[in-house]
Amino acid sequence: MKFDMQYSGSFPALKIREREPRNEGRVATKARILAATERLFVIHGFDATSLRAITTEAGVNLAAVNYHFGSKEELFALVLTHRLDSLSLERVRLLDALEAKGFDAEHTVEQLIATMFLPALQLARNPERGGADFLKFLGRAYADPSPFVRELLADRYAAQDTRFVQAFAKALPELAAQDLSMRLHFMLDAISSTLASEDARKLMAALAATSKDSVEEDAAVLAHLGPFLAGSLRAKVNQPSQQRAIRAVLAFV
Amino acid sequence: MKFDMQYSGSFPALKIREREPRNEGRVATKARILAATERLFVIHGFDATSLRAITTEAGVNLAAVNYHFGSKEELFALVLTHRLDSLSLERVRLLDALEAKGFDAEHTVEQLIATMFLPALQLARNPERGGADFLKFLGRAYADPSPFVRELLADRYAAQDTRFVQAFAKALPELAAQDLSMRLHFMLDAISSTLASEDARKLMAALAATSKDSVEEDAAVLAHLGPFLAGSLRAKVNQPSQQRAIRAVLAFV
DNA sequence: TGCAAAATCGAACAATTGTTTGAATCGTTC
DNA sequence: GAACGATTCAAACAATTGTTCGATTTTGCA
Repeated sequence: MKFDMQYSGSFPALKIREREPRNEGRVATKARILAATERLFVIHGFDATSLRAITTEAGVNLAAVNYHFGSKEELFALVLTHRLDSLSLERVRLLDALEAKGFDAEHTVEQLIATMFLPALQLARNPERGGADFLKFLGRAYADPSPFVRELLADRYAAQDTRFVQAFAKALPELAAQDLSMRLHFMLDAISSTLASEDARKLMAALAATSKDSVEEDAAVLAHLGPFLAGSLRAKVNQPSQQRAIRAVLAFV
Repeated sequence: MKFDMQYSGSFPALKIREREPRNEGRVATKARILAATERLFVIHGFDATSLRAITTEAGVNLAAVNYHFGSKEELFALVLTHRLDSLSLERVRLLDALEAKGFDAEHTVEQLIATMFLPALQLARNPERGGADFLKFLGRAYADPSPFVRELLADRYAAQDTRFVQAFAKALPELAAQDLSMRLHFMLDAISSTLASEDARKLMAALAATSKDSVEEDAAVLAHLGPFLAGSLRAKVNQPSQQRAIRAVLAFV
């Protein structure tokens, strides 16, 4: 009646338990539950995905979830960390590499933005590690209102965020910490809610479609995302002429 | 056993039904349900706010919601449209006024951004029409995952969005429609999820706190928001030197 | 004051949720 | 092939949800 929660392989080929699996069927049950959970989570989120919907989708008995994973929360924790740990590691690895090599002084901001986006774009192209729905998955995860999901993300990926904030602060020394914090907040929130929205992802797919190989695809997407996000981070506050224009609007209220 | 759904006043002083209300108590019941619903919606959203939580908070009987409002959805529709219609009207009114007067050619984008934000800032200052929690309410509404809430917002406020998109397109003729659409998506998503997040709102409150009167407060917030959002919308795509910097990152993957 | 409509109330409804149970089945090993 | 542990299964559990019912109380007008 005991089960282990360790799970670190890719979804179709599931990592083995303490003892070798007795047959195909048993591993298939866990794997099919995990895959079904991911599919339904992308569509409905944590709260609105019932265990009955999962087990029906997976074609297994209702009790299988509690037997194999303990609880609904433990199941979702596994699904979420499986995908997000992978992304997180890749992001930090890329940041390490770039800091070791040194940034392009003129375009540090663009390079940092690329560092944040590239790993997600890559996972979205690799069917083994997420596939086309990975960006959707990412958006769902960060937009999910359930306290359980929010705490999981905050607890597990806060350290990574700090590293990027520090890197941006270094690249934008003239920007007050308050303003940088606000702008990064905007940027990250925008990214996650955009990923969750259908039409915005279609837009990005359309951008990528004009390219030949995968490197060109990434370059194309970043060519559209990078400058406008960088433009947002770089903008100066309190330009007198802008102030005047804004006051003209204020006069109407 | 019949009830009407018409409701168009402010919350504490509730608009009257067909016939005059018989006493204070009856109006108080409806008003207290509406106020409690709004309070709990801001904290928990649509799905996670149960009728029992509402009626307990309001100090009324459970059956009162269905008696006075028909259903949970009709109740929330009333609460949402009450606040959002007010905001929507104010936004369009301001846009009309500005278009009639003519934009500042140099800073049309900043003025349009101010037009989108000002009404919300004002409602947040008026306790009768939303008060300090209005921005939170706004963020919750636009971040709510429930299909009911999403459809309500899409159905009711789509026309308004179109007007702003057209105004931005006119102000940014050199930007491809695809890119403008993506950037506005980012901007609007960022705004709503930022409003829903506690720390970002504190940040904006801190900005406003340095000012003397309410006009100065609005000007201060817009001085920080406007330029960076405008910078994001104005940025040019495909700068060759930026392209090179991004490719340097791509080399690491 | 009396009457009818309106409003409130406690209670129960049916549906859904995550979880648990105990028996049946499967697979492996002795 | 017997025995044992792991797994699957149908069924029920307790809790929560929105909604409805019938009786009771309150209210405004005659």
